[in-house]
Amino acid sequence: MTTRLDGLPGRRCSIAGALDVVGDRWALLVVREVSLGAHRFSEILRGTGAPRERLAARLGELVSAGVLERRPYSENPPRSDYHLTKAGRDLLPVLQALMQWGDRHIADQPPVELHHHGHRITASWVCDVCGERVGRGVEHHVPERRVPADG
Amino acid sequence: MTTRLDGLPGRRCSIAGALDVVGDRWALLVVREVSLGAHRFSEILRGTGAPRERLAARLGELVSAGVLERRPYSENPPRSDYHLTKAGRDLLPVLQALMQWGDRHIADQPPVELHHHGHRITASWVCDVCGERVGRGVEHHVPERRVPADG
DNA sequence: ACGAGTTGGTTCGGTATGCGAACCTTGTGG
DNA sequence: CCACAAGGTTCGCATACCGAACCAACTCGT
Repeated sequence: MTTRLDGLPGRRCSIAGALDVVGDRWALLVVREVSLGAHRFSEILRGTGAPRERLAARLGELVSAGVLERRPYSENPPRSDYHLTKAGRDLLPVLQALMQWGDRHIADQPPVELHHHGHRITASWVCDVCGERVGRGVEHHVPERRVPADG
Repeated sequence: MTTRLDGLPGRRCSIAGALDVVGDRWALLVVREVSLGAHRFSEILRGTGAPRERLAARLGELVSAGVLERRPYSENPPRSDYHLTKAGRDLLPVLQALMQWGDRHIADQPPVELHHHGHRITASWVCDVCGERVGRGVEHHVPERRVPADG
């Protein structure tokens, strides 16, 4: 399974591996749409604004990558819809992080909001080990490669 | 500032806005490299594996977008290095979320690790309001647009 | 002083990828 | 019988991307 990282340029890193799967123009928007309840091709098409052929190709790749699952719901005519797998659902924190960044640095009013328990989520990244908020005070540890000296 | 969201296809959304800025093949890898201490052009080049011309263009765009800051450190020859702005530092949670996803679904051993307080970070997204972990139980609330019915 | 090497890029030509528009197949409604 | 919708595929063009070469300014070795 580590083979996904082979063949990528640059530092060997699971960020690069993740971006290789979902780092293109449409993949994360597709995940957003499906997570919002858009399961049919035409709904995802409208929601993302992607070109039809691009979307068809990307849906196939996301299914191959195990992010989406394709479920036929009609034989004649052949029709399927798309659902998130476990891996797809695990992308929600990425979307939330991107959304929070976009809210802060791109838009002045967030057009899509995430809620639970009746209130809007404003979330932080918290370390499972010590319970502390992560963000500042993080040292990056690179096992067996040079870290360029800070100029 | 909300103008960044205009002109984008699909649902008006700060995720799309964020992806419009950092959603290409190299941007987030550049942020990763700079956050790891690679500030010079050639260091970022090595770390990302991007083609030179692509990298030059992307660095310029990230500077324009306010994610990076370019600091001249020599007049003759003209030389600059690159540093994260506040907005750039605010992308670290996105990188952490991507890394965690990549660790779980792409690589079997993470080649780059984030540490603080001497232990490896395995973090969760926690709601600031109620302190609960986010992921399941999230309702998506879309203010003034149709939510496609769940099939 | 002279050539090789480093840094931080730009230019060039070919290829891959993305794009909008048109088309296709199966089924439904009038 | 015709129009229309869903879920794509095919086509031709435009852009983006890529590796390699080039370049200007300086430094280092001799």
